Amino acid sequence: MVKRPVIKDVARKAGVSVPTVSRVLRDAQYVSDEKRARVLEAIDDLGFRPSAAARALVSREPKLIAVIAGNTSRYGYAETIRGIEESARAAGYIVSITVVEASDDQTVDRAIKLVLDQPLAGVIVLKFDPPGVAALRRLPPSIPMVAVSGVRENGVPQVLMDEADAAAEAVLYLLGLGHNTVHHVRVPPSRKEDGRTAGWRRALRQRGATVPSVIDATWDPASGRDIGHQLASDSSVTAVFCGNDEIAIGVMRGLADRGKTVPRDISVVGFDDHPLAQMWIPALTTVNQNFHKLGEQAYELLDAVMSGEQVHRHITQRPTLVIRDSTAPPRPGSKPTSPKPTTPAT
Amino acid sequence: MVKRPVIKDVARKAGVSVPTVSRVLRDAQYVSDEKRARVLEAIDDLGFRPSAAARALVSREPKLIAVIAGNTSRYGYAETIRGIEESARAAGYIVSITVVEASDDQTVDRAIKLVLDQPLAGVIVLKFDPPGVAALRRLPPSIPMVAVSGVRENGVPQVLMDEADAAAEAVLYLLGLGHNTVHHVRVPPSRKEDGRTAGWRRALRQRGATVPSVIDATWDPASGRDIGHQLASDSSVTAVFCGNDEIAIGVMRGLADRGKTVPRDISVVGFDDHPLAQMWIPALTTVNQNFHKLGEQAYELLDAVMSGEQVHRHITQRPTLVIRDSTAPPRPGSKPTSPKPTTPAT
DNA sequence: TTGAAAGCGCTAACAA
DNA sequence: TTGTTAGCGCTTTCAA
Repeated sequence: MVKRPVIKDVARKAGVSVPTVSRVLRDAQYVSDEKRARVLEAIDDLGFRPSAAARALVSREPKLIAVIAGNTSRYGYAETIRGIEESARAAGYIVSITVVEASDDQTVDRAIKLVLDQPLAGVIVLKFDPPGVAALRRLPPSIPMVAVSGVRENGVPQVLMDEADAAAEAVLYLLGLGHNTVHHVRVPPSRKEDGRTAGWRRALRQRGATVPSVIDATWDPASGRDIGHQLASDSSVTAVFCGNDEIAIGVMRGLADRGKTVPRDISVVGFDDHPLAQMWIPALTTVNQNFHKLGEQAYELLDAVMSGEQVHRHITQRPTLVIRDSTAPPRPGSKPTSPKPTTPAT
Repeated sequence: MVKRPVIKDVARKAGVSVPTVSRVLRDAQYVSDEKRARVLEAIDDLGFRPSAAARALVSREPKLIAVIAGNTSRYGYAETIRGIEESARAAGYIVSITVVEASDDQTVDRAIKLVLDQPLAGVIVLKFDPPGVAALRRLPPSIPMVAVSGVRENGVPQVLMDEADAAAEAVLYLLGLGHNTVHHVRVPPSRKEDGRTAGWRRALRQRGATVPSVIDATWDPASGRDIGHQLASDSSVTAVFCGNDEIAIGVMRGLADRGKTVPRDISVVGFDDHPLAQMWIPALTTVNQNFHKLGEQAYELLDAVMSGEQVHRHITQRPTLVIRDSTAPPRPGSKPTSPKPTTPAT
């Protein structure tokens, strides 16, 4: 490996002093055209690129924003990250992504150490899940930081998606259609109870409806399908509220596998408004969340924190219910709900 | 803003020299337990964190890998990035993501400048689209770099998904089912002709089938739906090969809107094997691409380049056709397309 | 308009 | 085991 040229090499080759090269680099004034030309030529010949590390050291602000998340490729995460990256790039920052795969101390600390070893301007933690929550706990408070989340929490400045309210709205809508209760399939929650589940429960209680036990799915749509299979054989199920659209689609598929028709036999509601939700047949009723905007807001908040403002602000976004074709009143013939008189179907 | 503490402050507070603090920081040997304890305490009191910039400068080993891409949140991109991040993190690197939104010089250069201003260990360019291709062109050759792509190209070490072959296989499969020709809806191509389109064309020619004109979609599934509407009214269409699964799903939806049944009336094939492809009704026949592995391989290749090996290697991955329920022989009643008076199979 | 000199915050080499 | 002395590659005074 050839040693890469440094500013001194350029200076020597161009026959000028090091500061002069530096001036050309930052296209400052006060350099004669002739010297500038010589320097530029030398830079070109040598293929010189200034050392970012040295520049960062010399009192220039770091231009790196780190995003820490439990996941990067699922719809909501990916879109939030896109929003962050877009805003950050416009402001001259680049963004790094670090995944925290689990919430045990070792995994979390290892990931965090990696991040902190970089020259950081700030950190955005996506705490939609347990690893995110754990990461937030272990980050040193000295560094500018904001959280993005579905549940309000004190401590850090935060951009909040008010999932609970929106979930409650969706459930109330279903109840209003005439369903006696609404079953709930949740995705891995950020803590004991996340916003979607909390909103679901609240709405049910508020109306005095039975609260069926929660059914757990993974992030994989296929797990929704399996759950759909089970639900199809439980005659007390007339409406299902799912933790996200991908799971909802899996559930609909599972229901169809067992001969159930959505929404005639069973209504299904998702969460997120995934781009494919409206392509599905029937188009999925869901809760639209503007993740992209969430990301933009997270950047804005971080920007405020980085400028040294004492921000205790919480930006809250309210997702909106989008009614499409996967929901309808229960079938006249369908059984009223009593806790569990399950007649095995088929 | 309070000045953040530096190593000198810690040394003073602990009553030791600067290098001793440095030793504790890098948990080296040769520090007495007593001094170590004092240093640790001072670090804690002051909330000291070593400057990553200074470390990078002196130890000369940047730990940042930059990914440059035209997009981050679409399925293939997001999964590839996930693969890269996972491998990189395991090796102690963190990865940054920079989106190049368009392929004009100004946009590309602005994004690239941002990236190069960081202390970089290497760069991975996702050149699935024109911005990616443009970015690759404008990156200085001095920096360790690999490309990830769907079309072979010389110059940079590259991880290749052999899309053309796989696309041809899918089209030949459709032809073998008895379709006279296969229409093609493509996603924004990486260049004049990308691998999927090239493979489609090749297969059609190889069998002497008519080559219909290409239909262009955007990345948005809704554009597929619009196209589905058009296709439904063209009686020569019996099979459609789509540039990706999201578009294929949109197309199926559009077809259904117009009363067409898949696969009875029209067969549809996608590309990627998106997690939702198999949830669809009918489950989508598609081409499985292991994007996550692609990302892992990209990191491995970059690692080799960073170690100074003169790599000219191209890693090639062959996607595989996954036959599901969205494809079938053409309907007996469907019109034959001129050049080939084929006997419709049943 | 230019160059000499002085660091940025840290690690590495060397003595003690 | 510890401290002193030199830088890393660049930008920033400050004089000339």
